[in-house]
This record gives sequence, C-alpha cells and structure tokens, in this order.
Amino acid sequence: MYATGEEETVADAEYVNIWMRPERPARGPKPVYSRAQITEAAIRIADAEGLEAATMRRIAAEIGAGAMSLYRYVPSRDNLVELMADRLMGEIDVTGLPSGDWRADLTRYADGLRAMWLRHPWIATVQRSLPSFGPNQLLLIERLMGVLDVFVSIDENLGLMAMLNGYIEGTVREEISSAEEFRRSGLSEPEWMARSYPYIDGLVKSGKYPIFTKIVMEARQPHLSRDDQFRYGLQRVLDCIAAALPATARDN
Amino acid sequence: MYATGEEETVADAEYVNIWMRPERPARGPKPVYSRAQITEAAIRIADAEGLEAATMRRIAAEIGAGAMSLYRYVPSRDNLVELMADRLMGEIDVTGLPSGDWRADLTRYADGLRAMWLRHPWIATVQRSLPSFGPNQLLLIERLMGVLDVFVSIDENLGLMAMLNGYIEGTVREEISSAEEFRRSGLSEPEWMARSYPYIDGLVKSGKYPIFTKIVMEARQPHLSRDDQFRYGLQRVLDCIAAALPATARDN
DNA sequence: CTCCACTGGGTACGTTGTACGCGGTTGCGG
DNA sequence: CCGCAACCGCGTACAACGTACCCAGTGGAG
Repeated sequence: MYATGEEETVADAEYVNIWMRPERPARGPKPVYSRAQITEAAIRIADAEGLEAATMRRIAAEIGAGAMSLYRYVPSRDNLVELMADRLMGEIDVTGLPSGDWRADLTRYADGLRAMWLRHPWIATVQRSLPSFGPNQLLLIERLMGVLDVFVSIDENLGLMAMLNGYIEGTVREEISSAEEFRRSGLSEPEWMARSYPYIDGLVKSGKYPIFTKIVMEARQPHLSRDDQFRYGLQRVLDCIAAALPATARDN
Repeated sequence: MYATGEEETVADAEYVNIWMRPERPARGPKPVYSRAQITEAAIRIADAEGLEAATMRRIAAEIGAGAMSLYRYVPSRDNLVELMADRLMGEIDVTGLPSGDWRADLTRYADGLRAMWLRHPWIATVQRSLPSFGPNQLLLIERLMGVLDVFVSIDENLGLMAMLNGYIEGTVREEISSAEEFRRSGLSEPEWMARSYPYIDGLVKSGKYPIFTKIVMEARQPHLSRDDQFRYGLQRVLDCIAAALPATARDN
C-alpha cells in the first residue's frame, strides 16, 4: 500500500494469486519457518487482539523471527491475510457431506460457519475471500455444493448458496459489530447502554421515529439468545430452499 | 489506532457516538468548513480511489484546508467514516414508503441499496455501520420497516429484514470483491482470466474437484448479467417473506 | 475595550508496510 | 571434493499514515 513499486519482475507478475506461488524453492539452506507456521501465529494474534494488531513485526516476534524474514515466505501482508482466510475455511467441519439429508447438512454447515466467524471475528473485515480459491475453500465448495447438486442445476445451486451464505454472513456480521462496539469503547454492555441512553431517549421522545421506538420498547428479539435468533432465521431460509427443490427431494 | 492516549477528558468520553457530539460550539470565530463538506470530500475521494486513499491529509487538501484542521470538526478518522456511511444511507430513495404494495416497496429498496453499494464500493470495508443510528439510517429504518409493520410483529419484521439485507449485502459484496480483484491487479478481465488459467486448469485436470469443475465448465450464471442474477435471487427471498406474512397480505 | 474560547494550521512523534542489501549457509555441477 | 549460485535470516531505511501538541490570529460576550 505504501510501496510505489511500479516495476515488478515478470516472474512475480506471473502469479495472479498466492496459491500459484510455490512456497519452497529447490536449492539453498533449509527454511527455519513455514507459511503454515506464520499463518498460525498471525491467526493467534488476530484472534486475541484483532486483525490490525497482526502486524508483520508482531507476527515475526511471535515466532521469534526478524520482521523482514516473513517476506521470504509471503510476498505481502495482503497475501498473508489471504492465507489466514483460507486456513479458517478449513475449520468448518464438512466431513461426511453430503449425507443424504440436505436439511441436516446445510444446518451443520451454517452452524459451523457461524461458529468459525465468532471464533475469528476479524474475518468480517477481510474482503475478497471468495474469488481466491485456496485449497480449504475448494474442499468446502465441493462438500457444500455437493449437498444440493443431485437436485438442482449448478446455476440454481449457486443462487441458493448465495442466499444461504448471505443470510449467515449478514447475521453474524451484526453479532460481531455489536460485540466490537463494546470492545472498542471499552465499556461493558450496561455501561454502554447507560451512556447511549440520552441519545436513544432523545430520539424516542422526539416522536419522529415510531418504528424505531417500537424496536426499542417492544421488541423481544434483542433479548433472545443470539443462537435462537440465528436458528429461527435459518429455518426460514431452509424453507425457502425447500421450495426451490423438486417435490421428491423436499421432505427430508 | 496509533495513539496510546489512555487519558481522555471526561467530556470527550461522555459521547459514545458521533451523533451525540455537537458540531458547532457557541462562541468564537465562524468555522470556515463543516462536517458535511468534509464528509462530502471524503466520499468523493473514496469513490474515485478507494477508502484507504481518503486519508486525513488528502481530504484536507481536497477542500483546501490544512491536515489538522479536520480535527476541529471530527474527533477521529473512524468517526468520519461513520459520518460517510450515514451520508450514504441518505442516497437510498425511500420516499413514499410504505406505498401499500410491499413487494414493490422491498424491490425498490433492494435495488436502491444495491445501486448505492455499487456506486460506493468501499462501504463494504466499513464494519459497524449498523448499530450507529445516524439520522439517515434512522429515516431508512422507519420507511423500510414500516412496509411490513402492519402485517407482522416487530420481532418477525426484524428477522425478515435481516434475511433481506443479508441477501442483498452478500450478493453485492461478491460483485464488489470480484471487481476489486481486477482493479487491484491492474489487469483487464480477459487478461486476469488468462493469468489464472494455469491454476484453474490444474485444479480441473487434477480431477479432485468435480463440483468446482462443473462450475467452471457448465455454469451459465457467471455469464448472465449481474442485474439478472440479483433479480432472480431477490424474487426467491421475497417469496420467502411472502410465506411468513398472513394470507390476506400475501397477494400484493 | 478586554478577554478568552475558538479558529486554521505547522511541526513532530510513533507506528506501519516493505525495498534493499548484507553476511552466512546449503546443495548441486563439475 | 570444491566452488559458487541460490537461498537463508535479518538490520537498516524510507515514505506514508493518524494524530498529539502548540501557536498566532479572530471575534462575540462582559
């Protein structure tokens, strides 16, 4: 980002993504570290202190290396983040999919994806995780899209998965951002509520926002567990998917 | 982020969000600039060159001010981004909502939201836009949630809107990130395809990824216009919403 | 008029990603 | 077995970032 390097060697430009660039060369001394080790360390830091805390110097310190050593393994920090994102995809357990029960399969996937995001909230700040096609993501695509592959065309499958993933990511993003709100402000939830009260109260009292007032005063959903909110919405999405399947597949 | 300022004045800490902090003080000389003007300039830069290009110095230069002058109007860059996000909410035209035709209303909203995101792709990199409650966002909530308010409980309404927004944002995020891919690499689409070919081809030829292969070889959707893809999926989501409404409301 | 809360803005600091180059190590070609 | 090119880890250096701090000027309240 800071670099102005217009000139790039042809060899470097050849690789349009990280996965095309070989990790290990043939000759020379044995590397002390590895991409996997660096990625792991970076994830550990990001989990504990956020993605922005995972600076190159900090990661290097974590594994006991010098700052610039990391560039022997990874071309740039952006690429490292890409490696991290793909590593996370591997955490979603999709062994045994498709099992024959599409509804159970998609529920397991949804729960797994959500749990992974909640374990690593910083993933929400990473864009461009989709068109990267790392090994773990590829495996996930195989398993997940295999679930509906026998019922619908590949195009329809893509559309339905977009809807499912959209719901999951959208919901979890909201969970994460409200949790982030507390962390950033350094306030506890009741303390934050107390601080926000004058603003919220002013809006309510103004009388100009009846629906917002209704949300504040009447809604029980914000008081339900996040898990229940998620499950409820997920059932709706699965119902929608069911409607798109041929009648014979719909029941289980 | 770089500042270590543990000590903060009590007055500053009082304001838990930007909207509670007054823009103009009572006394002293008339300010030359304004929050609105700064926000506008920042959006202009972010649109043209991405959010990361909208640095404090660059924004200040855009309006002809010194770098530090901006801090007279905005406490931090993060807060400025919050202002920018809310300004964008104001671009979604929801006048006349609810009109009585919920399906038309939600379609208009969905198209408006998507168009706004595509005009300002950097919004995808901003988290925490939801719990901020800026003036434009509040107005949007009123209009949008008013559409289904007469049919369903406020809780159900929140759930359905989460699903709708999740679909829209998820879809548009994918559009944006693939466009970003080209911009970042500085390659045209066919050029990028050509560069990626060895990698994709290797995956296909390995025979280990039948579904991925199917996507590459058979899927027509990637060749459809993005608009059509979006419309198709949106109809599915609206069908799903229809199923959650009381029978009397379902038809129009 | 005086006062001082406010203005715009210059300077400076700490932190970031990473280009560059050094001296040491390794494994292959002869 | 030897030489050397290719690779290693890493120290230094630089440009750009957000922003703390400070200062001289300004204009409404007393």
